[in-house]
Amino acid sequence: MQRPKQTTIVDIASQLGVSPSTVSRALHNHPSISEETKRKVLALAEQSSYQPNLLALSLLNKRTGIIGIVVPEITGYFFATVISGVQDMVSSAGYKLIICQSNESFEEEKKLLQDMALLRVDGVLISPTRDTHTFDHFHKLRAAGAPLVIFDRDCPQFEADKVLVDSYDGAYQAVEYLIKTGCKHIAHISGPISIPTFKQRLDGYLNAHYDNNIPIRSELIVYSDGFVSDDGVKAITQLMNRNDHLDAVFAVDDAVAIGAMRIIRERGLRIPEDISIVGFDDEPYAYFFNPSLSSVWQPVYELGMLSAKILLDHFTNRGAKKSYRYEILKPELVIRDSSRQMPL
Amino acid sequence: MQRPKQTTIVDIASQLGVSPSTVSRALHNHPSISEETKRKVLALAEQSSYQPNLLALSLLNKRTGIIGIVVPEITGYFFATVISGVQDMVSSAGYKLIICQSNESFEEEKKLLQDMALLRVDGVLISPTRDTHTFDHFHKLRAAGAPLVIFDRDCPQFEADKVLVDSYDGAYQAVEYLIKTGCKHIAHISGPISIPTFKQRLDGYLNAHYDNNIPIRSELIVYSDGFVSDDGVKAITQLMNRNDHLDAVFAVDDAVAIGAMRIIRERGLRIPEDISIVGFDDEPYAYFFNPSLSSVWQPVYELGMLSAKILLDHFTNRGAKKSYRYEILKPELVIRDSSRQMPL
DNA sequence: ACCGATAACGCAAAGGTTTGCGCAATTGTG
DNA sequence: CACAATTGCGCAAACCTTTGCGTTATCGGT
Repeated sequence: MQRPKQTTIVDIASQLGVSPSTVSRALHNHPSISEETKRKVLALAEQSSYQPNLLALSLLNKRTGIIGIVVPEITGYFFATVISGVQDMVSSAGYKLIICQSNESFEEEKKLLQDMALLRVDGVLISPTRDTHTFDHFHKLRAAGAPLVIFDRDCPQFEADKVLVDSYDGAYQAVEYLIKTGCKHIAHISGPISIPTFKQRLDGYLNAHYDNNIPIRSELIVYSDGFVSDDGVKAITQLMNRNDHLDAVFAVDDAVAIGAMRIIRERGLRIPEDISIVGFDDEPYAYFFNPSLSSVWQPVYELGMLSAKILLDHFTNRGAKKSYRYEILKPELVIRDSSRQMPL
Repeated sequence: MQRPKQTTIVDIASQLGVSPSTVSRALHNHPSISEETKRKVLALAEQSSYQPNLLALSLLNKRTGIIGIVVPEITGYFFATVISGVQDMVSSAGYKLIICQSNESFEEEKKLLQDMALLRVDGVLISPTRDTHTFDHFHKLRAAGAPLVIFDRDCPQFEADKVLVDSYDGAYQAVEYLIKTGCKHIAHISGPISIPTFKQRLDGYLNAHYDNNIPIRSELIVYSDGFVSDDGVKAITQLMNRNDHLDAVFAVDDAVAIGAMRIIRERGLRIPEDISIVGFDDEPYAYFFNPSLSSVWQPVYELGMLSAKILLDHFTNRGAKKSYRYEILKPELVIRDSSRQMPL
C-alpha cells in the first residue's frame, strides 16, 4: 500500500552519526563542512541513491518549478506545435510543464485552473475555450500568486499578458490576394465566431472586400459550428446547393479547406480554374495536397516560445511591475496551386 | 519576490482560537467536532477562500495524484490522440497528467524520468525513444515506487505492462491486399527500424511476400531515417531514379505516403492505375486526399485509455501481484482510392 | 598559559496537513 | 451526590528539507 521508503537526508545523517543539516550542507558543498565529512556524506548518498524530495522543497520555497498550460485541444497541429515551443523554452529554464486540455469546455477549464492553483504551479499559459466569457477563475489564479499569459485566443475583457497572431491581417492578405487574382465571388467558411481568432478572420475577409470595392454577399458566408474537415464538407455542400455562383473559398483553417476541396472535386469543378481555395494554418500536409493548398502560415512554434518567455520573465523580474505585454505575431500568406496565380 | 500568502489551516485556527487539528477535522466533518465549531470553521474557510495545500498533503501521504506520460513527440496525430485518451481516463479517476516529450533523445528521456521520480509522480506511461536500449532509468523509477506502463513501442528486453498495436498484422494486411489486387513489385518505405513498431511493419511486409510466394527484391526496400513527408519524398525519388519497375508502395506511415504520392504524381504516373499506395495511421486527412489515401487504422484513443487504465489498476490493486499485462490491439486496413480495388 | 578567532557542526523553526492519543468538561446513570 | 461515559478539542509527531543562529573545539598568537 505504502510506497517504498526513499532514503532521506536524515537517514544518511543518522547512519553517519551527524545531523541532517550537516548532510544538507555537505550535499550542497557549503564551505563550512570538512572535506572528510563531505566525502563520507557524498559516498553514502550515492550508494543509497539519495534523491532530494521535491515536495518538501516546494513546500519550503513556495515554488514548485512547474508551469501549466491549458489548451482547448491537444490533437491538431496548431496547439501541439505551440506546446512544443513552450516545452522547449520552459525546460531550458529548468521548469517542468504540465499540459491539460479543456476540450472547449468552460467547466473543464475552471476545474483545471483550480487544480493548478492547488498544485501551486508557478504560472500558467492559457488559450481559453470558446465559452470563456467570465474570468473569475483567472482572477483566482492570480490571487494565488500565479502569473497568467494568454495566447492565441484573445479575451478583450480581461487584462493580462497576451501573445496573439494577427489573424485579421492573415485573412486580409489571403482575401486580397484572391481578389487581385480575379475572383469576384469569394465564399468564406467561418468557424464559431465566439472564438476571437475566427472572428478576426471573418473581419479580415470583410474588410478586404470593402477596401477593394467588392460588394459583400452575405449568402457567401457560412458560419460553421466547428472547424474540422467535416464542417468544411457541410459548409461547402450548403453553399453549392444554393446554386450561387462562387469562384473562390477562403476557409477558416486548412482542415475545413480540405473538406471543401474534396466536395468541389466530387462535383466536377476544377481547382483553381473554377474555384480558388485558401486555407489557414499551413499544416504540414498542405504542401502535399493535390493541388497543393494555399494557406496562411503562422509562426506557431515561436508563439509558444514567446509566450513561455514572457511567463518566465515574471519570475526573474518580480519587482518590475510593468504593464501587461501585448505581442502580435505576423502571419504570412503562402501561395500554392489551389489558388490562381497572379497575372503577370 | 515571495508569493502572496495563501490562507492556511493554522490561520483559520488562530483566528478562531482553536487548534489546527480542530480545523482540519471540521473541514472533513469528522464526527467529534461540534456543529457549532464546524459551522464557524466552514464559514471562515469559505470567506477567506481557503484551499488545502496539495504539496503538504503529498508530502504526508506519499502520493501526489499526478501521473506522467513521456512521448517521443507531441506534434502529430498519433501521440496527441493517445494523450487525449490517457487524459480522459486519468482525469476521470481524479488524477492529474503531466506530459513530456523526449524528442527521440535518450538523454532527454533519462532526464525526464529522473524529474518524474523527483516529483514523486504516482506512475508513468512511456513510449520510449528510438535509442532506448538500456533500462536503468526504468528500474530506478520502479525502485522509487512508481509503476510503469509502456505503450506503442515495445522494449522486448524489459519486462513491464505493455499496450501495443499489432503493427505486424496491420502491415501484413496491407501488403497482402496489394498482392491480391495484382501488384507484383511492391516497394516499402520503412522508418528507422530501431523503433520496434517500424521493424514490425517491415516484417509484416516481408512475411506477406513469403506467404504469397512473391519474391522479395531488397532493392525495393528503402530504410528512411525519419518518418515525415520529406522522408517519403527522398525515398520515393531514390526508388524511382533506380528505374526499377514498381507498381505499389507501402509506406511506413501516412506522412511518408503523401510525400511519396506527390513525387509520383509529379513524374506523371497515375495513382492507383500505375502505382498503388497504402499508408499507416489513418490520419484524419487521409480521407480527404486526392486520391484518398488507403491506410491502416489503429485504435489510438483506445490505446491511450487502456494504457492509462492499466496504470490506474496498480493503485487500486496494490496487493495483487499478478504478472505484467501484455495487450495487443488490432489495426484495420481501410481501403480507399490510392490503391487498386479488389477484382470481382 | 590564556584569549580570541575561526572552523565544523547541531538545534530548531518553518512550510501545511493529518491523526493517534490524551485531557478536560459535560452529561447521564446508579 | 459520586462515578462513569461521552463529547469536544488540543498536543505533538510525522512527512522532508533548508537555514539562521548558537555551540563546541581547535589552533594560533602573544
